[in-house]
Amino acid sequence: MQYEFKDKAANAYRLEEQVGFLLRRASQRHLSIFTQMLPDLTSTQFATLAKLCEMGPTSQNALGRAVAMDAATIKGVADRLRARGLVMATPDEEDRRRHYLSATEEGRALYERTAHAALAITGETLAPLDADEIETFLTLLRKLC
Amino acid sequence: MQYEFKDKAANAYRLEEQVGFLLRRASQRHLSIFTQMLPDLTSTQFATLAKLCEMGPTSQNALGRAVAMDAATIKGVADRLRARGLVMATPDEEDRRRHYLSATEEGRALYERTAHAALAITGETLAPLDADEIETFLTLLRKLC
DNA sequence: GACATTTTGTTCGTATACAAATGGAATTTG
DNA sequence: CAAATTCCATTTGTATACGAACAAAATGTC
Repeated sequence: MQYEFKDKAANAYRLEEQVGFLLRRASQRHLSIFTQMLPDLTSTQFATLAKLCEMGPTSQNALGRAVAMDAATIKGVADRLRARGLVMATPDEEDRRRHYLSATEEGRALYERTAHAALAITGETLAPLDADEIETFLTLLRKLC
Repeated sequence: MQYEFKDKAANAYRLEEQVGFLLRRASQRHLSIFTQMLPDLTSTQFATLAKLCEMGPTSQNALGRAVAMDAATIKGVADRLRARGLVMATPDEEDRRRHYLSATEEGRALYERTAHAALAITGETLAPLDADEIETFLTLLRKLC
């Protein structure tokens, strides 16, 4: 050991053993797989488009809550999807603050065309685990959200 | 179901069941805990400072590899740590491309002062799991990196 | 009906994250 | 030794991510 630590904590701390570090690395690997297998959209863009196709017309903030993005983040994602013509906005007659987001024909078509790739990405990400391990892992991971 | 999908994949796709989505949400919760319990440094800044204290003087890219950040990312992190006086750079005499990064006295002191909080953050993140589940989860998570 | 609160969407600032390109330096190899 | 390759650090551009502050609109309460 190159240095002496007065406090035990600094000695006991190993970055490689911390959940946060492992979560970050697992996410990195997943996102790398995603980019390779589905270069058309980013992971967050696909998630947003998928949820929008599932939910139908939704306000921007509500959509953000559904995909776990705050208002500032979902705005950027929605803007980029709109710029690509995959999503469109229509004003809400009843609430003048709100505009509904919905998938365009092109957006829906892209989603239907790429959904199988998204499922394959999940499979590839979990490939190092066997079926039992996958179920165990997802159960535990769900508890940490 | 509001829409008909020609392709089965779009029907089978559920965002909430995908590893990527769960990893993102677990990371969000972890980072939220981190910010609350250790507001002095970001998660990545702490990881970098910790690794630097552990390794001693290290080139910027080598440090980046140790904490799983690419060259562009580690540069920003290192710059911000240097701007705060927690890390300093000294040129390498042998290799004129390289400059060694090392923790300053202040950086090391901050690390030693906060290492226990970092361990507590890991504990809090894993709090929804019991001891056996933690071991299982970390074992499986490690396989996905 | 008046006022406080909440909700919606936006903007700003800061901090990761990574692809791609660059230039300079060191190393490998033929 | 010269050429090809690799390595180091930097820069640019794009895309999350979130805190904080804001105005306009809707809702709740008294």
